[in-house]
Amino acid sequence: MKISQKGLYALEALIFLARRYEKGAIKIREIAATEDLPEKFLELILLELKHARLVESERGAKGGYRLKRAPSKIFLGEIIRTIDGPLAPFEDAEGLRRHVEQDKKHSALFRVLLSVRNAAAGILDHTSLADICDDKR
Amino acid sequence: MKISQKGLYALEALIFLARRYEKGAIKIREIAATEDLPEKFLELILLELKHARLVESERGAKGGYRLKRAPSKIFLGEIIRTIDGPLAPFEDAEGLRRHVEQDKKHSALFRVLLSVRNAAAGILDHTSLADICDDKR
DNA sequence: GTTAAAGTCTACTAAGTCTATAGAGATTAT
DNA sequence: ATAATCTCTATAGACTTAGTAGACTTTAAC
Repeated sequence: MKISQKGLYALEALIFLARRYEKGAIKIREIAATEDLPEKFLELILLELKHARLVESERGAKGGYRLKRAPSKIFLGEIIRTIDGPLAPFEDAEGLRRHVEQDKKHSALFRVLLSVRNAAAGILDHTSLADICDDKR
Repeated sequence: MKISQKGLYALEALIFLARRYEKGAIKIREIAATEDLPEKFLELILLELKHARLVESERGAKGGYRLKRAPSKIFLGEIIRTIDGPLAPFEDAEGLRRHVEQDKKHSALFRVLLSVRNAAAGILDHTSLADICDDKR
């Protein structure tokens, strides 16, 4: 699992939208300017997040983006998987399980990698935008 | 954190050496043939592992590689860091800590990413080659 | 209905990374 | 000497990443 720059932008944009949840549609330009993200790049990211049903949009003047679900119902694991792929450190959970079963010589190795994946997923699939958008220290 | 194909090759080669620990120097060719790894690529990998002091070598005829320390003293975290870099899902532990302190808006996010890194490191820095070379199911 | 503002979508590009391969050189056993 | 083996640098093709460009579509407001 590796979070790319693009993935970080996605997380930052969604945190921003979470903080303005129920404040109506927010323009890409406003998100980009406030969070200091490259605007055209952010367009692509938000489009991907829309296709993954994490956000929804309104077109035309007065358009913009908002979260599709409450911040407490959107988990970091979903966001990262959408932009950067599986949370596993090698291949994905299914691939690791297959190696555990089929690669006799490295079964124990892949079991460890699977446990790393499970640890990451355990955290990221239980941490929601609501959990990190208040920023209480 | 992402384990590359190269990183997986390194792990497989070192597991092989762990299983033949105290059996003398093993030739690259033998490792490559037995584990089905590309030989010239494996050369580079073993050289990197040597520079990181995880293995040692003997040159010339009868030369080869062996682990520099007992299998129980070589941890997966060291191997992966050597070949693929930090275990953190973004930047490295120091970078994440810096963001937690300095990026007020995303402090909570980076704390979560740091906890993911710590979970991975907790597993990989406490699992040794000895732990996974026996392959008891 | 024209216009301006905003999201949608496809294409493109420059730079970097990944997965190797090639080959010359250095060292050692026989 | 010779052959076997590790050492090191260079190179290359395929892929990924980060970002830009521009044409198109939709909507609000006048």
